[in-house]
Amino acid sequence: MHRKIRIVDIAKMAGVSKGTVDRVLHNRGSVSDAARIAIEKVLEQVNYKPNIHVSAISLKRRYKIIVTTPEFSPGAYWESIHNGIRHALEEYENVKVDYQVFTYNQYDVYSCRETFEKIAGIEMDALIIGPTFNEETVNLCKKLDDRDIPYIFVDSTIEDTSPLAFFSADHYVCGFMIAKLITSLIPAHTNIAIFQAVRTGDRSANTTILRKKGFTDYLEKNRCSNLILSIPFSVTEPEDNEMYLSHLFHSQKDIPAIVVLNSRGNYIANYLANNHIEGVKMICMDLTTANIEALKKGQIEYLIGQEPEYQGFYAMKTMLEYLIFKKPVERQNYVQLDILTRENIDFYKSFNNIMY
Amino acid sequence: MHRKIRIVDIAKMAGVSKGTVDRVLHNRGSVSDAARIAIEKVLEQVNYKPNIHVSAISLKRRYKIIVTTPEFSPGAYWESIHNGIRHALEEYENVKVDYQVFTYNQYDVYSCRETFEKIAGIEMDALIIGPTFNEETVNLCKKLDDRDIPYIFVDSTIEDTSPLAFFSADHYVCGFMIAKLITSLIPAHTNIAIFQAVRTGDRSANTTILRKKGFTDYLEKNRCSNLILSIPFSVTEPEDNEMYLSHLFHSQKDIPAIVVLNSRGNYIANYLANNHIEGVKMICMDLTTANIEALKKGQIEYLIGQEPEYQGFYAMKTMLEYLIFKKPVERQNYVQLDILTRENIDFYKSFNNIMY
DNA sequence: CTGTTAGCGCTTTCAT
DNA sequence: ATGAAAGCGCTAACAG
Repeated sequence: MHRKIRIVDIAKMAGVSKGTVDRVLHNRGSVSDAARIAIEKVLEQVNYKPNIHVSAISLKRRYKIIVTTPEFSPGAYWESIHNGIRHALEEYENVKVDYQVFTYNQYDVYSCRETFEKIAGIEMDALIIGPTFNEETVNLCKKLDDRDIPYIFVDSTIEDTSPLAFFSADHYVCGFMIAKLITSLIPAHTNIAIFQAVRTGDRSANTTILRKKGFTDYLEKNRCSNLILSIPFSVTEPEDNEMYLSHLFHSQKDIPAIVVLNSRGNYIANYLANNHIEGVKMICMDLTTANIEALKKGQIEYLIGQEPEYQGFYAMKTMLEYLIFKKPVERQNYVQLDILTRENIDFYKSFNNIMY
Repeated sequence: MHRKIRIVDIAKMAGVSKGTVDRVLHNRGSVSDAARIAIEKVLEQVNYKPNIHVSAISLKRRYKIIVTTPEFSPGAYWESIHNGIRHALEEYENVKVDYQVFTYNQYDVYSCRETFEKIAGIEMDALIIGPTFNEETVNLCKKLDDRDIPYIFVDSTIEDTSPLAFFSADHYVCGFMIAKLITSLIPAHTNIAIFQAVRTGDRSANTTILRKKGFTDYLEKNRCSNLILSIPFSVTEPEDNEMYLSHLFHSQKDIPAIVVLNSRGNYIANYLANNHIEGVKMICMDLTTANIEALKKGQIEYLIGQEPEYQGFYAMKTMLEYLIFKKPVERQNYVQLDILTRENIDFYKSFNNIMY
């Protein structure tokens, strides 16, 4: 193994100056065909890897990157994704990027439509999308494709689009695993109540649909005889929930186990606590501050984490490295499904807690 | 927030040249008290953070770092730790470090003693230690302390030493959690067999002792009535194990659940498979290749992971950043306890599988 | 003990 | 279209 190859080395081999090599490497034009071909030939032979440290300090260009996700409040799932994104920008503090965040109401398709239309008109180098509505996302992506603007999905991916990459859990497997966990905790014939968020003007979120499919498939495959009670759950009109919940617990002789397929498990946990309903086994999604609290109190048995900080971090990092170094990108990126209990939750690393 | 502060800025403020500031920052001596004090005063006021990219490309010094751990074979626990270490070195490819690995037999105290004595005589800048024997490690560390050589522990930490840092799971909590998981899988009065490795010339490994304590404490606290069968397990003399195992399964009416507190769970799983013993619930430690295989086959119910790549990676990274940038170090670093099932194992990220 | 300076490899600007 | 050269901030060698 000899010394690392540099731009000057390539320049010498191709009989040009390093300026020209740089222009070819970055597709910056103003290069004669002869020179370009000579350089490309050399590049095929040598395995040139730019020194990213040097690149980092010499970069002068600014990049404009837009991020769009559902709205979020402190401690919520989507906030973690944004934390991850910010940490990636901190790691590349030397790179000048203007980034702008557009959020929409994930329970209201009209809000999403409006936001995405605004975004479509903006000048930008790249986009990171947290999608929840299928059709709206497909429309946006079509426009981006036309303009050759690269985009990366976080949280989930959408069919009929061509993202540079996506960072997401496998939601089907997630539901499958939840089914296994909950059935291991309860007697064979216990009913299981599943909570799903309802939304304005659209079906359930794509993630929830996939999780539910995985869940029911597990039960079917394993010939589980548990009765499934599907309970709607309104984030926008919380007063409706009281009704559903009270109906649920009064119509049933035996207390059912509970699975919450979105990150609002703590709502249900609180209802149970306030109404002194005990002995319910709960499994919920996502390590929101409120869910973690409920887990520690023993109200929730298992929380399933899907590495939101990691998703955000790598979405932004991947995008930057693609823009700056044209680094090749892995398209499919499935994140871990972490199983958290009150025992191991304290060691779980979010970015708050030192990282990467 | 103004422009980032550089060495020249500090030099100007302190009324000296940047060479002198650099000498202070790196403790390289040849600085008058007056200059040093002036610079230190400025450093207190401004929050100087060196540009690591620039540092990385200008570094010329070589570092000699020694790593000592138990021996390991492909796919084993300790190999993952070494993988993490190597990845840290790759991240800092520009830094010239000579690193040398010394392994010892973790089941033989004499081997450890010999290795550590050899290491103690070597010239080096820093040491990373995977300890398993208490007394021997304490002895080694005393000598290192005398010579002002910094050391970091991985896998576990040892009392009465003063490491720069350690990266380890909380083994007590680990045992506690395993107890919770296994009892959730089995009827209330099922016996539980616990396997521990036996060693030559010493008690059990410190990690195993802690895990077992956590395990029994959980059962006690929760008034579990399961009978615990402690089974010795020999790595050096595998033929003994057959005997223990056959005795175990013939002396018991009901098939016990099984917990393996070291990373050799797959041995037991294979014994069960070979002898057509079915329906045993097993929980084992560590994501070795062999254990993962057994998990996927359904022979093992849960595997507990303790992020060995992460431990190795951060041990080396922390050491390098301490040596090069005098970056302040967090001493206690507890890693995650990951719960893996055959459902989520495929998404588990080791370094093989893209990382950091 | 201290200031000055070459050099790291890449990006970008400026003549030509 | 192309080469030359400045500049990024830090490290380490060197001269004084």
